[in-house]
Amino acid sequence: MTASRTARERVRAELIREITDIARRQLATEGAGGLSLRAVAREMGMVSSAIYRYFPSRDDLLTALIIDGYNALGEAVEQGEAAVARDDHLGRWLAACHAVRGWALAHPHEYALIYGSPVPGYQAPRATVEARVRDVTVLGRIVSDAWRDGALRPPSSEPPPELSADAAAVREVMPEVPDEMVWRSVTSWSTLYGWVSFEVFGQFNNTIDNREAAFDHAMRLAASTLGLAAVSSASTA
Amino acid sequence: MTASRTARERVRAELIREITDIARRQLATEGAGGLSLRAVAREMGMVSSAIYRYFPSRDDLLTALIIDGYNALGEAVEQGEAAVARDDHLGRWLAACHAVRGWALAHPHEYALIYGSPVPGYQAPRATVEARVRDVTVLGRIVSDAWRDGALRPPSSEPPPELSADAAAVREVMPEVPDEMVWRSVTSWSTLYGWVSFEVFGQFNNTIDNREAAFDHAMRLAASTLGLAAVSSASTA
DNA sequence: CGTTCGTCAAGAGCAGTGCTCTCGTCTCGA
DNA sequence: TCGAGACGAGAGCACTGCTCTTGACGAACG
Repeated sequence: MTASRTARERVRAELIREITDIARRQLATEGAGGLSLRAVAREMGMVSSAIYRYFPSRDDLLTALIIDGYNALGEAVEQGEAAVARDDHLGRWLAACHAVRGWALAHPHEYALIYGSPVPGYQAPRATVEARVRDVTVLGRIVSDAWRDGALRPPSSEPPPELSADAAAVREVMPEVPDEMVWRSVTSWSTLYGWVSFEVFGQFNNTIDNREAAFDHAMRLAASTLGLAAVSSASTA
Repeated sequence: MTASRTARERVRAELIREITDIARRQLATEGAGGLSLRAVAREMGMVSSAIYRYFPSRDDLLTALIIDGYNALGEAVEQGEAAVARDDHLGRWLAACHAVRGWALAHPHEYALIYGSPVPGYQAPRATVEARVRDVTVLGRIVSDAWRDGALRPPSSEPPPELSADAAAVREVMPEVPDEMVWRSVTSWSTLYGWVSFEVFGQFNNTIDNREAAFDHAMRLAASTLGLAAVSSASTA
């Protein structure tokens, strides 16, 4: 009952929720540029200025949606990856990849918000940092686990030594992994998000039709960059 | 002679040029969302409605800028790649990658326009198709040449057979190359543009500092996915 | 030479936007 | 109970893309 502080605060939380819900629906249909405070207010039967009692500016509303987006994507990846046996590292990688793609295709505008071009004058506030790494945290743990289990056999290669400081920073999401595996991971993640962005942003239109199969094959190639097991798509469905 | 048809047409072409120049400058500072016809008109000392004599809508002006962007990026990649000996396939690949990255970092808003999230209601007209493939045409030719010269030795792998039709479509920019190399190429391009997008859109902020070296190493890893020579960054500068 | 017709800049105006300020009203807590 | 704060409504400012009309200029044609 500490939750039901006052009736005021409850209705306030309820209204904030309703505003973000309507805004998210508007975002899904119109895109980030079409998000209009006045339209949200209109749909709620309020006057536009009343919205400012809850969100001091349009950017603050956008920030709330971005954080929600990070969490939704992160949760989708967490759930997709959790459904695979812990020792099936390739399976976990592929599940995570398909989870990213699936969520992005289902919520293209929200994906654009968090992995596309940043909105003009908008600067992501510090509040977003914890939510924004949920997806990559999952990806990092896969690599970390696979390395611990000795499941990674990448072709030997050496990153330039001047990158060791940067590698240490990235290693935060994948402990105990050597520098070379850090860079192979970042490179694979670029492949993943690069492909998904291509697909969501329409770069594959009129070119690639069987996109799920092509994506699956590409992520198997990325897995081999990670040194993660066989690449032949024929082996597994 | 035939170019200087009438004085009217010459001043018209001149004005169109001036409008796109100012618009491009505005785009560079404000981003796509901040491009304002009225601001362009103001800077030209015209009234806003006069702009509509030359561009029927804001989207048409944007289209002109997008086509210019495609051509600028394509030209940058063409020039960067042309500076390397024809039989140095790895060098050509790396030069093309660095050209993409360099242009993108120098023109982040224009890069966002062509490889970032598509602008809300905007649909790319057919007129853009020829310009938009200039960069990937260069990348395709590198793979095509390397394959012809027997310089590609990728690990054997087999793409699922249902992708053969799609592979044929992509092969248009890289003739004579087998299906598996087509998919390895598309995957490598995803790595390239995924990384560049990460960097331009700020995903590497507060994480990776020595970005040029990291990028170079990642593109060498991508080259090894292509089956293109050695990966060790220490071997070459 | 004079007229006609197309091109052009200018201005007013419409509908929409984010955002601010003020003004009554209502509610919660001391 | 009463005062402080939260709240919704409304007017208003500056801005946007876009349309329509008006009047001036210039080139081509009779």
